[in-house]
Amino acid sequence: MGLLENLEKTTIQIVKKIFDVQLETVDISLTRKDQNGDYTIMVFPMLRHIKGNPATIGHQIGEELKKQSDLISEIEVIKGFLNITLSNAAFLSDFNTILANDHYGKTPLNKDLPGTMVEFSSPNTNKPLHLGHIRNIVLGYSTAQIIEATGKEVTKTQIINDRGIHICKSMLAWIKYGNEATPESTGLKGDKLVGDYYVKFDQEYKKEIAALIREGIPEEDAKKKAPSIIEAQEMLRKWEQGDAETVQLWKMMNGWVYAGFDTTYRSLGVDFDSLYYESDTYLLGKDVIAHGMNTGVFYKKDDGSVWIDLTDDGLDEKIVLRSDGTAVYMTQDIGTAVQRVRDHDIDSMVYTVGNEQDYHFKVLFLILQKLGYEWADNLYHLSYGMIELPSGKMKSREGTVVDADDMIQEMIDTAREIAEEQGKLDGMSVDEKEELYKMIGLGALKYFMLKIDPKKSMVFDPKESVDFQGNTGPFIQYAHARIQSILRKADFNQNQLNCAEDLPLIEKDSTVIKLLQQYPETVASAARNYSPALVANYLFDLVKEFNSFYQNVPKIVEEQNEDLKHFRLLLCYKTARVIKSGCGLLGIQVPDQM
RNA sequence: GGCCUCGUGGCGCAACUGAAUAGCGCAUCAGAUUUCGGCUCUGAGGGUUGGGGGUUUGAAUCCCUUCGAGGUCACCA
Repeated sequence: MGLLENLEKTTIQIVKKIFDVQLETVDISLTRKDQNGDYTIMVFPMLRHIKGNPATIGHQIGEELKKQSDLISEIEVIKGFLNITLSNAAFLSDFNTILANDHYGKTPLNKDLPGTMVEFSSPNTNKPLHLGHIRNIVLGYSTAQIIEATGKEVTKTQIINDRGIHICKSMLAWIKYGNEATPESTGLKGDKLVGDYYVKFDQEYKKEIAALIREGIPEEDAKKKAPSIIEAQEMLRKWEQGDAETVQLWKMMNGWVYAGFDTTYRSLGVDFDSLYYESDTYLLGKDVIAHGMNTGVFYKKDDGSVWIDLTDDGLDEKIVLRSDGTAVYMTQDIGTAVQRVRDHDIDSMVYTVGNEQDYHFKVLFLILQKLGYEWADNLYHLSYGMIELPSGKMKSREGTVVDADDMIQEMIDTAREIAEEQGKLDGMSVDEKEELYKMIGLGALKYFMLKIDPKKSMVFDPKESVDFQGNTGPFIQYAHARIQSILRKADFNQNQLNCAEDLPLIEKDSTVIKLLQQYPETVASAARNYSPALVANYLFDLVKEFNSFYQNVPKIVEEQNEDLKHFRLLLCYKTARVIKSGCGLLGIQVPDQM
């Protein structure tokens, strides 16, 4: 049992004894730095159950705590804050418990718990991934890792939007202007190649519209009558009828795109456990709608379209089936959700999708609840804001969209530039260096995106993100590398995982231990709140505290007191382990040397 | 117009369920160290948490109102 649990339990017992009141929980937090003490027990919340003066109550509890437990060396009560100072023995004993846990902060996979599914990325197959996808992917992947660390089995998935008019546009342009171009023949990444034809289509389409407008046709009509768009629609019809030639071309081009996406995913270091293709799911959901009609959740209008009335919930009416009986986006998402629960042993789902779809998911979740699925209460829309560069907004119309691969490459290049300027890696081989630049560049990118609350729109500044100072990925990676170097220098033997319990601690020692104690709770909290930012900011605090510790105890390696030296090395060791583990949850690699 | 989200020192961000004097990083300034204005450390300045009201022993956090930014209101996905 950890120190904090112990403290909470004891406090509850004491309150029961003195006041005959059964508390559910006790609010314990770190004591402010400018106050005496390590932990603070909040008395204010107890006032709801216990009548009296908060200071007096605090004193009564504090004195009794001190009497009962030899872990507490001092207490001090200020207003409703009971500050307690722990003894060195308490810290050291707890630190030993932390050390003994090899997978500290991670709950082993519990197969008895129902799993959860996290969806992210979910691209269209007509253009390459861009900067916005990176935020999506990094967020979704990290959230999946964090949930997994709490013992739940997580299935990472994406729904690939592989059908529709946009795909036909690329296909059509390829036929017309492609000259049999393939990724092999052009040397282009598959998704780029297909994306280029999508752009090409759009250019030609615009020319046609312009020509029609010159002939005096109104713009609205011109958009519908341009030969290109009519051809594209015709192609979509053929595809839906299963025309062999069209389907074959569609498969080939999508294959190129998938290969291209895989390359991007690999360089981001992410993977998926399951894939859903819209071409398989776009007809799903109609049976669910039919069932919902019977139970009165949906109703049919005169023209045959099916709707749900959500005005009682403060929303609008929403269509769920077209008048011709075909599925809309919502139908499909309903069907896919049901399908996923059938396919996997899960009781909850997380959708990583941009905040422009907030309304859609609100409606989707509400519909699923009304349909009576018990898992519908456990759905979460991990919504995130726009991302832009210091140079301004990304607009696909103006061609200012930042390509994901280009961005990744730029990060690696910047990392290389900075590292070479500092010239700290001179002993390494070329391959080792390249590996390191990749780690740093990607670490910078991911950390910068994850440390910020997803809801907020953000400006991504590549230069600021690779700074080795401040709240950045490289700063944290660097701390890890430095600790490894200390351990190497000291010839630290990690098999001796135990420290004596009667050492003289300085304040910095116990501060680091306190932060280490908080790690599991931070992970749990991050999972509850779907918030990688909590983990990121925790790591930054830990590293800052560690640095300060390291400055104040500069010569660990030369320490004469063998026990103390061993203890401080253990502190370094465990801190490094926690950094590595936390970075793992963020999908960030940490180097042993840099 | 309706609904949703956001608004915190010059800039970028924290504060999980309301709690002590609202934290941190950049940047700025001053010292220390360094044969480097560049690396590191210590410290300082900088805020009525957009404005106004309310609930509470206690509000950045909850409620109302107002201003500002963004998003969204398709038989598109």
